[in-house]
Amino acid sequence: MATTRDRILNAFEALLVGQGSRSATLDAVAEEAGVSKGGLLYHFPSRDDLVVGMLDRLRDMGAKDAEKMRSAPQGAVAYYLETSKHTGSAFDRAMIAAARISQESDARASSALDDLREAWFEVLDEQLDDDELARTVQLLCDALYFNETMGLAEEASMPAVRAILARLGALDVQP
Amino acid sequence: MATTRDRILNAFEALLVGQGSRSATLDAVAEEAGVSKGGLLYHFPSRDDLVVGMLDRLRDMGAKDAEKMRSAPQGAVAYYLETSKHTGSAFDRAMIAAARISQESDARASSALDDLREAWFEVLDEQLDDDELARTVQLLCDALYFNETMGLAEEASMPAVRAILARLGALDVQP
DNA sequence: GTCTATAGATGGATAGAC
DNA sequence: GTCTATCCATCTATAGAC
Repeated sequence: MATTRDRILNAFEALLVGQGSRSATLDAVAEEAGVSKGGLLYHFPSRDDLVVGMLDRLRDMGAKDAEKMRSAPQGAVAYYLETSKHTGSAFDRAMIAAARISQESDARASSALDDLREAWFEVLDEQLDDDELARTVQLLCDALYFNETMGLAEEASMPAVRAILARLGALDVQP
Repeated sequence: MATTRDRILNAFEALLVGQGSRSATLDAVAEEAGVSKGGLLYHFPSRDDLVVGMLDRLRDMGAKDAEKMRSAPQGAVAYYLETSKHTGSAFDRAMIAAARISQESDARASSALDDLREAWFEVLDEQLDDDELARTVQLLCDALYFNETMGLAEEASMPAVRAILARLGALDVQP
């Protein structure tokens, strides 16, 4: 069983992702986490502390993911493409939650996401050794990711992207 | 001078884009529009009516934009790529504002954005006559657009996308 | 059409019991 | 560490004057 602290952050993220920041109130988070508002505020003295706690966890997960991508047997491009599919993993949820917060002009959230993208780009560029192509792969995966995040209907996109990346030879790389 | 109604919607959109839905309160919208809260509520009896009014205006602008794209002298792909740059136009603002609302599980906003994308895709597919390529162009432009929307630092992306689209021959099309 | 005043509900946060 | 009770600010919405 996760710690209360983690269950609270999970609840905060889930509400941010599912309903947006407006609905992620202390009351709602407490209820989702199965704790009282007082209990929540013991762990996170203010709503802003929830944001900080969430971004800290995201940075941890991000560092681990970049390492996993670097040594993925199928190559970084294929790994990145696969993990652009929205799996509902804890990491996914934390990224989207951070995106929600960053849209409220929160510099800490924007910078956490920027650093994540930078780390991924470095791995792509290492393996592709083609700056333009690395950026394009990242953009395509961003788009797949964000479209899904926004609930847009784009089932045909993934096969199209795979086909185009094959035309460009981007799927041939090895770690 | 714009009508009061339009100034109110402009203010609502500006707050959604700049600060997020949480900050787009009736008080804040009224102040930004230079009208009292009572005055605002005369035109839009509830906050939800602001959303509906905003989406109506977006649909109008969207229909006009798809037509402009279809007959653009530089071709639909180049037009679409150029207008993916965030210009701060009224249309831009309305799209991003709708994206903010759609993230709160608002089916009306999601559907308005979906319809817009569908209309653009049709034009791209007409001119490219390559389904995969049309989807890819759209995804790349989405990514450029959304990255900018989210305040991510990606100045190098546009030239990279242009270069890759040139490799694919996607920039050669004519209306 | 626009304003002020105010009601009623909800949000963030504190105090203190257990 | 977790809970209940409560305070105060803010938010949506209404009423009614001009």
